[in-house]
Amino acid sequence: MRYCNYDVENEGEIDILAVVGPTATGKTKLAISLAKSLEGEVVSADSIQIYKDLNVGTAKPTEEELGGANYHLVNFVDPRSNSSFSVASYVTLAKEIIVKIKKIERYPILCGGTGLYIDSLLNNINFFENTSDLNIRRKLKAFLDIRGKDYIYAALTKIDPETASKFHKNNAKRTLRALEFFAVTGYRISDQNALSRREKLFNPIYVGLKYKSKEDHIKKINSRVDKMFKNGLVEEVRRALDENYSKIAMSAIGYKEVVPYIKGEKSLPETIERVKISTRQYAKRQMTWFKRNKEIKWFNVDDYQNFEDLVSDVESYVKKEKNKCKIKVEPTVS
RNA sequence: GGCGCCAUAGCCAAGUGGUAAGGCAUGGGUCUGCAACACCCUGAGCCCCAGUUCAAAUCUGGGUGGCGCCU
Repeated sequence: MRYCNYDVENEGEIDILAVVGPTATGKTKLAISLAKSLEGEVVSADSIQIYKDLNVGTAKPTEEELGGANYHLVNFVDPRSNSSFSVASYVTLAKEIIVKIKKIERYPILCGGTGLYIDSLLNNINFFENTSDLNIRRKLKAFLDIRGKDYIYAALTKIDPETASKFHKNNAKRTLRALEFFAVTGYRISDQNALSRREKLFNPIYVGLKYKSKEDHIKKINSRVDKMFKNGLVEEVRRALDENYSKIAMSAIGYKEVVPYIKGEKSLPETIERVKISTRQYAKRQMTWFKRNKEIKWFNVDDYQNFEDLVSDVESYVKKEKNKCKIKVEPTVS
């Protein structure tokens, strides 16, 4: 059951629409349309579109596509910088912008496919600041290299069994991060988790976009990837390589697969296929993530002949949901 | 037409007498701290037939299919 911001008790709560779903389903396009018809502004929830200069491979909206709509949290991190961006930074920034959007009485529309960012933001998770330290990280990494995954996992199990139990012992990356967090802050991640739940801040309406037909989704993904190559993905990656983009930026789909091609280790057709496969796998992981959220109202994009019909269906769904709040609460307000 | 080589899961592939490695893909999943990340789980009885043998994907013969070379 959703609370409502018309309730005087919850004055601070912010109505927000979240457009979620796997990649290549038209989330961006839908969000922009809704921003226009619902007098809103879009806030991106995408861990890669935050980077400047990663354009071809990331399917960011172009000026034309935006058609004047405001689209936040895109293109603001320099991919050349190694300063670590994470959920914590994202949540801080997104919250700031959303509050601003609310102040000017426009409707915030969150749009993106990074489930971790979306959930952390909308559940108003509280993160610690300054929780990483490159030196400590390096030392822990050395430990991993010398003693192995099992050893560091055992170490984590000793100091923070709760966090350790959340992932498999082979997941060295998560193990290292948890150890680093402890070494830097003196807190266990599980402590932080316990402290992180704050009062409710958002009233989200979740709209999910997906394909009913897997084949159609694959077709869409493939043609998007083909288009990226036509639009100069290889050139963009070459530049990324020359300018030494950060490891995280280079781990983006479309970038990591093209690097071996530029180095002459893979053929072009092979590379294109690889990017398509990665994208499909990504879409699948996204779906796995979003499936857990039972509040999402799913729309099959392949149920619609034309985009306008989808937009108007989503629109009426959103309006209906907003009204539910009013009706439910109004009597208690008076 | 002749000679040679090959045939193992959707693909690549190891195994050459003792009961089918591995990788990729696929499907399912985990995840509030690098998340377009990282990680977990997931399959065949070996082209067909006949034979040798206690035992055959492995040896023999035949067939079928593919590749190469020769006339």
